[in-house]
Parts: sequence; structure tokens; C-alpha cells
Amino acid sequence: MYSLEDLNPEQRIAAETTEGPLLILAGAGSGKTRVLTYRIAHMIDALNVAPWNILAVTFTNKAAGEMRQRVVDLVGPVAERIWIGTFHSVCARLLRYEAEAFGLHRDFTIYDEEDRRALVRRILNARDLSDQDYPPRAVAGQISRAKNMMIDVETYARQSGADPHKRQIADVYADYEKGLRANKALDFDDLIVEPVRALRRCPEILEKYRQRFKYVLIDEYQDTNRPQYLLTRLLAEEHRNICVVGDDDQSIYQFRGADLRNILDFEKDYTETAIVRLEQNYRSTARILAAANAVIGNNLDRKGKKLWTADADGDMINYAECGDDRGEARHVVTKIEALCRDEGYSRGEAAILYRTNAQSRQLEEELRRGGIPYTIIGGLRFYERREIKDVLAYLRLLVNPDDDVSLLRVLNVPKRGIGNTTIERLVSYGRQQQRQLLDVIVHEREQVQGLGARAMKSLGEFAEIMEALLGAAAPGVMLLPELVEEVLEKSGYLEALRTEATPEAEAREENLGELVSSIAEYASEHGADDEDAGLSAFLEEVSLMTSEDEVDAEGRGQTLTLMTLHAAKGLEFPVIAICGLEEELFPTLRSIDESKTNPGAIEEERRLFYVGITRAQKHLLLASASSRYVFGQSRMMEPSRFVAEIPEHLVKVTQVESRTPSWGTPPGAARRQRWSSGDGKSSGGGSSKSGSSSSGSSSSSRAKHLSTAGYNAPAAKAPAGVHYEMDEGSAPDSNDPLAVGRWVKHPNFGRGMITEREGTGEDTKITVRFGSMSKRILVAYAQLEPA
DNA sequence: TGTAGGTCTGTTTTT
DNA sequence: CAGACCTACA
Repeated sequence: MYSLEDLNPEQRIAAETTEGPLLILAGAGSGKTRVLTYRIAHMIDALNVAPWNILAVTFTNKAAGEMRQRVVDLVGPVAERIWIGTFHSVCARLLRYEAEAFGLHRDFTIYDEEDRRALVRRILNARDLSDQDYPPRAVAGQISRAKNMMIDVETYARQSGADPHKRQIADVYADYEKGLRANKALDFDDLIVEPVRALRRCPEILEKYRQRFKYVLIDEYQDTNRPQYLLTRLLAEEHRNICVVGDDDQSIYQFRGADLRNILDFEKDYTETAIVRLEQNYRSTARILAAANAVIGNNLDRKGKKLWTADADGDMINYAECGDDRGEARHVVTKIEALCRDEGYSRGEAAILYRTNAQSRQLEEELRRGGIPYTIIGGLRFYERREIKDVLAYLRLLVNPDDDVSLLRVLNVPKRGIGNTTIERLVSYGRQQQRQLLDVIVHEREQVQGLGARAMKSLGEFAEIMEALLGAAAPGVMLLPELVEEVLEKSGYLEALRTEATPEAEAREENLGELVSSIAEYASEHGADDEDAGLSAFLEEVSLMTSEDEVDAEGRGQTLTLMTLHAAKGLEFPVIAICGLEEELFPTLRSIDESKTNPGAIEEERRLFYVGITRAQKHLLLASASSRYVFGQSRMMEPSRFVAEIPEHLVKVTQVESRTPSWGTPPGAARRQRWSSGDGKSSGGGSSKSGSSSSGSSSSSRAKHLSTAGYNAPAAKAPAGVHYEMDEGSAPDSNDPLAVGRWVKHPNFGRGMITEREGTGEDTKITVRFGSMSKRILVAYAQLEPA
């Protein structure tokens, strides 16, 4: 049971105000989830609202599942029947239910970012547009942006006016939409935009859903975009029982079209809106909260709110200035382990956050070395791995044979002798005849001009495979896991992996095994008569999986969690570490550049930092590195401006020494600007704060040892290059200033002689003996001069 | 015509 | 470091 008495006065108002529009401004850690579950429980239990009249939209499927469970715990199993999910999953469901009325194929395929890019790339190819002028990624981005502003193809074309570049993109956009339709596919944007269009078009269906969703609740409202807002308004503007919950300070998805106007203007849209502010924080210590408040206080564009807590001061915030990224990883991991040991936290109660996925690598290495179990959220997700996507593409084809993007993905995977030329011919035939490719391959491959006998044979074999699989996929023939096994066998995928017999192939095979188990698990969770039991539903679930959904179902247990700051939204941990607090990384270089024209760019980064800080309950560790490997090259970094925004008295600063020698590029130095091994001039320029803390190595063999262990990261995998041992007898090559035996001058170590050289071009590394000490140097970055 | 290498390039964040 | 493109072979 539950009692509204458990809530504080504001929370209680938020839970009880069920009629009419309500805006809940819920600060971080203010007990929002609790309020929402109580609110729904109260509606069902005390106000007799039917669960199926409630629509609740959350940010992740996991949040949805948890909320549903909590309400069930409070009021019993009737609550199973509330509609709850992410915008994307709720919309996908709606589109399948109403597919017929909306003129859609029921078994449409959902294209992710990769699929979308593949389609765009194909169109650019067909139109002979170079990806120099039209980078697929950027073009896909423009199309997405247009869709999210509800700009359709015609409007886009009209707006591009005489600008030739824009007109090209308008054409690509048109082809792209046509392609989606022909493939019976929807992209992520369509999942939201289509329902808006369709409901506007079909008043009777709109009315049905207005009746059905008498109460609408939207969580994380600050991160909704325009179409999501429009959809919400369509459903709610009549009965006006709409409750939105958000925090403008936690808006971190504007980069993908989230529109803060949605929250700032809510009062204008619904003039009778009641507003509740939840400002008491129940999560963090006073120090952590003070830091968060101070940081976010630097943003100008906010509604303004001040979180407070009754909690104790707590520990100081720790900030470690580390020498390099590796040292940073080591420090953070050591520190967390110590905290767990000394204060009795389990590893599952700690998380490491970073700005970009690429940063997880060093941390992973460190954790693996220490034998510490960890879980990475996001990054390369299970369902985005190549082998998994390949097999899913086969499965998607079985559900929707018109899906050319999936077809082209698997047509020659595993290799079966269908090469580029054959594919080109097929594609151009398909385009001319307006036919989908699998259909062409199966039924009229003979008509395609210019195909050789060998290609024809391969295509025939592929057609047979697909026909057999399509037969196996017909309802009632096979259980889902069996079907997947069948695909693995018949396609030759498994065999190809086994023939390869590399450790990597083995890992792939293992992953495929996991795929089979996960589909078996899915099948067992859904009864045979369940509407969601089929392959199509499984594929949908997989496509709409949020990164947060990967958090181990068992709970976090004993494993440390690693994730981006974005993925950490909505979570809390007793111990939080935030890494990589450096200018041009966090805030990102892009945001810094953009802020020159748009001050808001940095503010979103700052909100992200705020989100990170407010995840911490008891302990907050911050870290930066003064040099970091970017693109596999060491770069000098400056501490993030955000660190300085935390009042000094809250922070304890630690210097962590680096073991990496100091040659690096100054911040912002272009990659090209480097020592070229011909003219003997040094470059790289600028003021690097060099030499500060290298403990260095004392002999070349020691240096080698260190680098294999990875202390000198770029060398860790160096063996490819040529390796010159110094040859006492031979004279140095007179043309090459980097030849073994020549003398060079280093800004810190002075004059020395080259004793070894390995690698070529920009990867050239030399070992130089300075007096009794040898140093291994990456030529590209050391400010060397011939001496 | 297909495939296997080698090279170039570019990176935020994600439903 | 990887993914996509390009070039040189079979």
C-alpha cells in the first residue's frame, strides 16, 4: 500500500492534481519518480481511473518497466494495463495498430542511424554526388533536422530556392523518403512524425485515442522535440489532463532537436496550468549540491531554481589533475576501489562518467588489468555489433522482404561471389523497374543485363537460401530460436566464421549464441498467442532498445558501471567519478566553436556537467588529464573551465603524476603541423607546458618494456614499422636527419644521438641517447631539431 | 569481376 | 582506432 502522507507538501500537490494541465518542475533528486508512481497509483486506486485510460511516456523503456512495476506493487496487477513506454515505442505500437487506416505496412522495418546512412549513401551514389561535397552523415543529419521541424519534401524544396547545394539535398531528401516507402521502412524520426501526420489526417482515429488516453503524462519533458510536443498536444488539447515533468537545467538533447520551448511555453499553451516546483533534493550531500548549484548558476538561459537539501555537508569533492589519460584512469579506478574498501560500498554503487564513448577504452584497460568487473552502457551496443546486425538483417528480410537496405547488407555476407559490379547492375535494374531487389533476385534475375554466368549462379544460390528461409519463417513452421539457427546455418554465416577460425571469429560466434539465447528468452516471455510474440515484435524491441535498457536486469550487482554523461541521466549512485574534464573535450571543441555565434552551445555542455554532478549521492570524484591520446596521438589538454566554476572551498585538489613523457601537441594544434623528416625544422610550436612531470625511463630496453605494457600508448601496438638497430660500422645516411647515428636537439633533454628508429612517416619513433639516459620519442610531436 | 590488402579520414552526445 | 574508400592483384 501507499500513502500520500509519505510525500512532502509540494510532492503531494503534484500527485493529487490530476485534473487539468500540470507542470512539474522537478529538480534533480527531488523524488520525481516517487511522485509519478504515487500519482498514477492514486488515480487508479482512489479516483477509479481505468489504467488503460492512462498514457505515460518515459525516456527509456527501462524507466517505463520500473514505473509500471512500482505502480503494480502499489495497486495490484490492473496497473499492467496502463500504456507506458518511450515516445518511440508507444508510437511504433500505435502505428502497427492503425497501420491499415494510416496506409502503412504492418510489418514495417525500423531503420537506425546506420541503416539511414546506408540508404543516403546509396542515393548519393546514384546521383553521382561526391561525399566530399555531400558527406552522407551530414546529409542524413540535414534530412533528420528537416523532419524534426516537420518540413516535408515539398516544403524543403521550396525553401531551398536557388541554392544549388540545397536543391541537391532536397532531391536526396525526396529520394530518401521514396526509398523508405519502397522499403516499407520508417526511421526514428518517422516513428513520431508519422503519427502526428496520420492523426491530423484521420479525425476519427484521433478521437478514439483522445478518448482512450484521458490522462497523459510525459516525463523528461525538457528533452522532447517538436513532433513529440505536437503529438502530445493532439492527444491532450481537448481533455487537457496533461501532466508534464521536466527540468530545464537537465536539458541535454537539444543537439538532436529537443526544444526547450516545450517546457518554457507550456504555460502559454495551457493558460490554466498549475505549476509545482520540487526543489528539495533527497539525493546528494550539501557539498555536492552546492557545487551543482554554483555550476548551473553560470547559465543565463534558465527558469531559475535553487535546490536545497537537509542532508549533511558530506565529504569534500575530489579533483585530480592527472598527467595523462592513462594516469587518470588508474587514479580514478584506484580511488573508487579504495572508497569501496574503506566505506563499504559495493562496486555496483559506483559509476564512471565521461563525455565521449571513446574515453571508455583506457578505463576498460585499467579495469581489466585490475581484474575488476565492469559494465559499459552504450558505446558499441550488443545489437549494433556487426555480426548481430548482419543476422538481424536476414531476420528483417524475412519479416519484410522489401527492405533493400538489409538486403544489400547481407547479399554478399558471408562472401559468396556477388561483388560490386553485380550489385551495381542489380541496383540500377531495380531502380529502372521500380522493383525491390530481393524480388528481382528471386524472380527475374535473368532480366538483369550484363550479369555473367558466375554472378548469375551466385545470385541463384542466394535466391534459394532466401526462399528456404522465407518458408521457414512462415507462421507456425518453427519456433523463433530455431529460425535464427536456421538462418545461421543456411546463410553460411556460421560456417564462414568457423572456417575463419580466428579468436575474433570465435568471439563473433559467441555473440551469435547470445543472440539465439536472447530471442529464446524473448519468446519465453511472450505466450504464443501474445500479440508481441512474433519475430516482428522482437525486431522492434531490439531497434528501440535504449542504452539504459542494457543495465543488467539483475541490478548492478558487483560491477562498476561505465557510461557517457548522457546515458547517466535519471540514474543515481553513491559514488560518481567524472573523467576527462578538459577544454575541447568537455566542453567539446565543437561547442566552443559554436559558442562564438551561439552562447547556448556551452550552456548545454554545462547542463550536462550539472547532470553528472547531481548523479552523485555521497562521493564525487572529478578528474582531468594534461595530455590525452586523441586519434591515437598525444595532445596537451587544459583543465575544463567547468572545474573552476565549483567554489574552491568545496574541492580538494590532488596532483597525480604522469609517467608519460611530455612531448605532445599544444591544445588546438593542427594534426598536419608536424616535423617532416626532410627539412629538419621543428614545428608544433606554441607553448606546451612541457617537461613538468616526466619520470621517464632510463634505458632503451626499459623504454621498450614500458611501451609494451602500454605506458607509452601509441607504441603499444607498434611492431608494424621497420626496426633499425644501430650499426656501429655504417655511416649515417647523409640525407636523412633522422637516421640512426645522427644528432638531434630536444628542448628538454638537450643534445642526443639517435640509436634506434622504428615506424615510418608520422609514426616514426626514435630512441635517442642523451648522455647516460635513453629516450624513446615520437618524432611527430617532439620539438626536435637536428644538432 | 571479386577480393584482399593498404591508406586516408574523421569523432560528441542517441531514440 | 575503425570504417570507408582505393588500388593492386588473382
